[in-house]
Amino acid sequence: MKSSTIYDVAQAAGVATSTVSRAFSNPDRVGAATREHVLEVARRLGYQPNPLARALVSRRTRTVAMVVSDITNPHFFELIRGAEMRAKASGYTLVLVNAEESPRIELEQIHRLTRSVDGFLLAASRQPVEDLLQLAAGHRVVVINRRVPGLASVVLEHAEGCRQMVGHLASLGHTSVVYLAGPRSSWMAASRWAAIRGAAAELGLRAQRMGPFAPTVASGGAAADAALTTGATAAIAHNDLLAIGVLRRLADRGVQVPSDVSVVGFDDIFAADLCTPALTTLGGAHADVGRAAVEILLTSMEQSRDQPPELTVPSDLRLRKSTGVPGAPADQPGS
Amino acid sequence: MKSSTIYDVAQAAGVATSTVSRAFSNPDRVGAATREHVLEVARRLGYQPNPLARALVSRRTRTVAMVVSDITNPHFFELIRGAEMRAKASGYTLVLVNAEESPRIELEQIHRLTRSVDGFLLAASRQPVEDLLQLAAGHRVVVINRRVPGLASVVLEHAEGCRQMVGHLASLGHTSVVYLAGPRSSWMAASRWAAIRGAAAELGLRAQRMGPFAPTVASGGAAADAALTTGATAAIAHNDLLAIGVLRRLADRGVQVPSDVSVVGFDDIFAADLCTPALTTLGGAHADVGRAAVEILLTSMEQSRDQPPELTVPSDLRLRKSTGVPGAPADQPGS
DNA sequence: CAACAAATGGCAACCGATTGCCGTCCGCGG
DNA sequence: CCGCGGACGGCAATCGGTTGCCATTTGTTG
Repeated sequence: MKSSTIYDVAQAAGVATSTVSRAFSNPDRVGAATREHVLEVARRLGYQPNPLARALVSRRTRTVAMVVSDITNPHFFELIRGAEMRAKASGYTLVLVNAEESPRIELEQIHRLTRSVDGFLLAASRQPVEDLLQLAAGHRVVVINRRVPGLASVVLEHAEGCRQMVGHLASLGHTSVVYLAGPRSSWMAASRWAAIRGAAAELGLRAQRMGPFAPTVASGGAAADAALTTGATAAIAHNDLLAIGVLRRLADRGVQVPSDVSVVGFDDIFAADLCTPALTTLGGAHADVGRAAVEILLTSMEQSRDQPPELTVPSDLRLRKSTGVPGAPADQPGS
Repeated sequence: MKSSTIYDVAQAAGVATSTVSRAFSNPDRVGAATREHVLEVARRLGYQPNPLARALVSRRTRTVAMVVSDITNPHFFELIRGAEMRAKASGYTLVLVNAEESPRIELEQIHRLTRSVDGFLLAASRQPVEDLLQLAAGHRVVVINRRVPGLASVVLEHAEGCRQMVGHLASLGHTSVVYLAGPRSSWMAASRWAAIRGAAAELGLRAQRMGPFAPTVASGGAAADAALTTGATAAIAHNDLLAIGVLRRLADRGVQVPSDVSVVGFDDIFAADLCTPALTTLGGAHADVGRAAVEILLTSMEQSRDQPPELTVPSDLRLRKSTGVPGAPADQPGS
């Protein structure tokens, strides 16, 4: 059952290997009759071109790598899903790499894969800017949910989203909000905090930042406690996982959400709509982000642009039950 | 910045390429002094072996493909995560393929990847047995959450789990259960129904099956309605997504869970603990399943066993709020 | 000290494609 | 009838390694 090669086909068809090769990858270069014949023989032999051999000389592997900072976070699934679909649609293969929140692992893996993929999707990269730039000098790179001057990137809109979020809280009567920050090396965390602080200043709210916290449910306990010490009536968690952890801790401590404290998150992960109370959060088409990132990578292989594209995918604030008027009486279930 | 090859190293070190090659892949074959020298030169030149070239001749790509029937299902995330970690630990790369619930796509993709990966992990494959066997004749394959005679497999224990589940319901006083089945081509669906029916018979319960339903939240509505028509007081959904959909629909229809109807699911996805009421479900270490599958694949490359291993990862029933005594007064929140 | 084996390094074929360049054959215009 | 250019097919080098086999050196043994 050894699979057949271009040589087998060439021999069986009575032509040279170059002709077989061209019949597949450069059809106009061979006569119509010959091409038909070769293709027919190839089909009969069940010939399947070997991607490795092809890649070795053509330097195109038709593979892209997606590096995520933490595969545990359900939010990335959407990203991955979108990327996988777009890649598959163009006959590309997606390899998945989990950086486990470690810049070192991230770098190591990228290094390891350079020769075997055509480009990298770096989702929520924890890499310092200079390292990213250096990386991009040697490889095709699209960063996701991070903006780096000079690099192609796709981010889910969040500046305007943060503004809306703070506006929403202000309109409910909150006067003091706390941002429960994500990891120190997270560009998103910095960017969100800037937007929140800006919006708060505009609207005359007090804004504080606590943290950093790991963007996990487990960290939510500490984050909730920190939030309470600030006296703020609204907590903006770095992401939904953290927010859900916060909700849990608040429930344990007997703090009512949203009457005592409002809580909002980011990402609108599947569970955000299911937890109690349902989480107000900034959602968006994450799959589109992944899709767009692959798209950019693929087109950048055809023609290299002068200006690397910076895409923004729209987001929207999804109001649910975890935000409300501060001090308002708790919902009576059934009322 | 063209990366250096084995030739560059050989020249710089004043040895033959074969020596360089062996210094890396067969260290005992060269003298210690030479090896050190070559390695030193290689390091200085930043030499990195080209995996493609290596794979072309060695026929080992150090890559495994994971094919999932539906990447949308969060349950697979854990599987993927475990697989990725185990693969990375051995210096292997994980490529991810979404079969989109289509056996055709599944087959197509496997075909496409045969030459570029060392083996396949088939998670919840929808492939007919004969196709799987044929596939396994040509490739290294481990099936996940499916048992196929003659194939290596890893499944999360569920027969005993179903028994416990039915036992749990029986002990609460239920006398009639309905299984809301998964896709027709799902081995799991068939296997679970068999276990449920068996356990029900043993315990003197009435068991019915409805469906098949797509294992998604969206299908939960239809599933819930179907369940209600049976008059059963307990519904066992094919997975948590379906169960969550069922809970939603029941809430919409004003049916109390668990007092009117108990609901249980499978997988214990993250959201299962967050929905209202929290879902009783059969959970387990899904990441271990993925890990084990890769493990089996990798060891099967070293020595091919006579008997393909069939692993079972333990599961456990996680009791939460969606199951209870039928007809018992609803929980008064706050009481 | 001769003879022989083990250790070590090099030569060159090979994995399975792609591709630049050349030769042949054909049709066509002059 | 000769010459020219385009279409088509083949030769062989190349991508970057691996590996079987041979040659040389070195150490060992009788």
